[in-house]
Amino acid sequence: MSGPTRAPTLADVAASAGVSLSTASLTFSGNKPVSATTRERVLAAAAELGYSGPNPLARNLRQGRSGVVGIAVGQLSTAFRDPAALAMLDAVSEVLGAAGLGLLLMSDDDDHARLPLDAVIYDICGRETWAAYADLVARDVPLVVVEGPAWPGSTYIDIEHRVGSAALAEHLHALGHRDVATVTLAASHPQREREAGLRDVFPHARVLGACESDVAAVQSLVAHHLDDRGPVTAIVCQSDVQAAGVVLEARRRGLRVPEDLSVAGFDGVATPWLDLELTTVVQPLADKGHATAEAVLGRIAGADVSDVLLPVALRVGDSTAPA
Amino acid sequence: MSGPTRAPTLADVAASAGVSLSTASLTFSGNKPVSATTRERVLAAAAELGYSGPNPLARNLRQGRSGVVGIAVGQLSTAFRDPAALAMLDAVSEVLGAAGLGLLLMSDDDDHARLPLDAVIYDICGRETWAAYADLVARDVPLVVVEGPAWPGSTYIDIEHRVGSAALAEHLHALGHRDVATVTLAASHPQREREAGLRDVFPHARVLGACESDVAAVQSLVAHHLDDRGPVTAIVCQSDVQAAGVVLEARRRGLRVPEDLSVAGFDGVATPWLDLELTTVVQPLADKGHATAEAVLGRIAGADVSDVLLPVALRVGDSTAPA
DNA sequence: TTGTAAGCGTTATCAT
DNA sequence: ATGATAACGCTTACAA
Repeated sequence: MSGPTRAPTLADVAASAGVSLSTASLTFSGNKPVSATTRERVLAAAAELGYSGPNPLARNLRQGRSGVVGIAVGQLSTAFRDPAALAMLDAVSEVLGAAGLGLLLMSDDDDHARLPLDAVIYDICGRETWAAYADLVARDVPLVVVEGPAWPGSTYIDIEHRVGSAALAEHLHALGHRDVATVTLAASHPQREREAGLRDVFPHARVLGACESDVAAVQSLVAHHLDDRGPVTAIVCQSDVQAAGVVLEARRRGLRVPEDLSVAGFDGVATPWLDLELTTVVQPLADKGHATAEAVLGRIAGADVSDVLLPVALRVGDSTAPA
Repeated sequence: MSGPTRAPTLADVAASAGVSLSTASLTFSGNKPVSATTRERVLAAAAELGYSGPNPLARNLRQGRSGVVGIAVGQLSTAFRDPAALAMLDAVSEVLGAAGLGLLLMSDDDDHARLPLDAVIYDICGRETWAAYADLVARDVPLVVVEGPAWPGSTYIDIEHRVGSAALAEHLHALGHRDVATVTLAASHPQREREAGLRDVFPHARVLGACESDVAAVQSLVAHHLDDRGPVTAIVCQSDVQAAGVVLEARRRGLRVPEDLSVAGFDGVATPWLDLELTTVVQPLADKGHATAEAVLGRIAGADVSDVLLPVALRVGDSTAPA
């Protein structure tokens, strides 16, 4: 029979159905009405030829859009190890998916300049520079930054870091704590804001060190601090995962939480493998994701999009107690 | 002074540099040599006009490729809650990124038929049907299936489920266990294989129930089984996360692991928040990801790609002991 | 090494 | 409701 024939195109379908190219196009796009009988003929011809719908690549060029939104999250395995990041991602994906947009993961190092992106979400808390930034700006790709640097031209989604951190600090102060230490993130806007909030109440809070939101990382970080700790009675962390690591390491070293040591987190995610409820600052992760995605949609549509600042709430759990 | 001028194209650059369109193209693609002086002129013109490189959409259409590979992982937050999935994803992303390909997340429900995908990875263990499958086949999109159904036309990446499961079962048998129960995954190829391996040794192993790889889920699943358990002395799980959940729930109910109950997992991932090392079946997650990505590259290149079956290894930890 | 020209497969505009 | 036609911006034979 026939050799390796090329895939049928819309033109083939149109010809086979005896209609014009534009009518065939409208049959599939539905952008303008097409009579029922014509549609029948076109679809029949398509089925017969094995035409699987308009070529996305061609449509993309014509429309100037790819339907793909990039999301920069740094190293995948570390970024997504934190449930907070996943909750956010879920919300983003939900909104973008409903709009027919796909979500493309951008590692920090890769060269994504050649990929067709309609917009990019920058969600790498703890980084202040980004190789791809200049390129994206040059290409006029809308950029939505989550808790990152307030780069020119980008839309900015953030939460009330300082307010939440200060509320937590006040809670500890009210419990009688005076000697407080903190585990930090890498130098970044959220970290600076949160530390400022902490120092609003405890100006001399000691910094134990910085690490990612990773149980093992925080355990090794605080390991010796718990031995030769000075008079520290509470440790404030920048994520619930960090806080869980501190709790576990404290117990390993014979300290009871919260009796001997109060521990606080940030985020408000579930930690079912911990047998206590963390005192933490709950951030609206789903709202943050939705707001981010909505900002992306707005920017893609060319609308004026304003920055978003979301509130947080202190949640007192079982990991903090009187000093 | 000019109004909202449209973005410059390669043709503008070529004209401004006084060279032909093809020469300008070659300057950027490097696909054929261009004299140094010519390149200079082109790049200078590009810089002057603010040309940010060839339009990816146009190149995609011309080349018939988008540079985007889809990966179907089901619900994002649940899929990535398991560190095993992340390790795999990392390896995939590493190889594809090096090849200049982007990775697009495909939720199960969304309609991704309109997205330009060069290939798709199906990595949803525990699902046997997929709405998008027929469409991808119709569009001739290469499909690489990881531990999923052996769909016609797809390349198949898998591990030695049954062998590993049987080795684990023999380990338990050698420890004197005779009354074994198991926590399963949703009905699927891996689940069937692993259960077969278990029953090679314990034909009458009891099924406690199925759940995802989620600590909270498994805890509630096994909660009452640990109370009114018959003579069960060991529980075999289908992931280390499941196993961790069983350990925690067992302890919560006053059972010591491994003295009163042996618990085994699958995967071989780190569980730093558990104070014992799980006995488990270690699968080569990075290899699996690399093999998957390599298969994708091969399929995109139109090569003949063979299926891959990777070995696993029993690792005896502290969560199993004599019955 | 550089230029000419032919598409890639659509969608959108404008008539009819 | 349908048809003719012009882009969309680039890459790549092929020619010179």
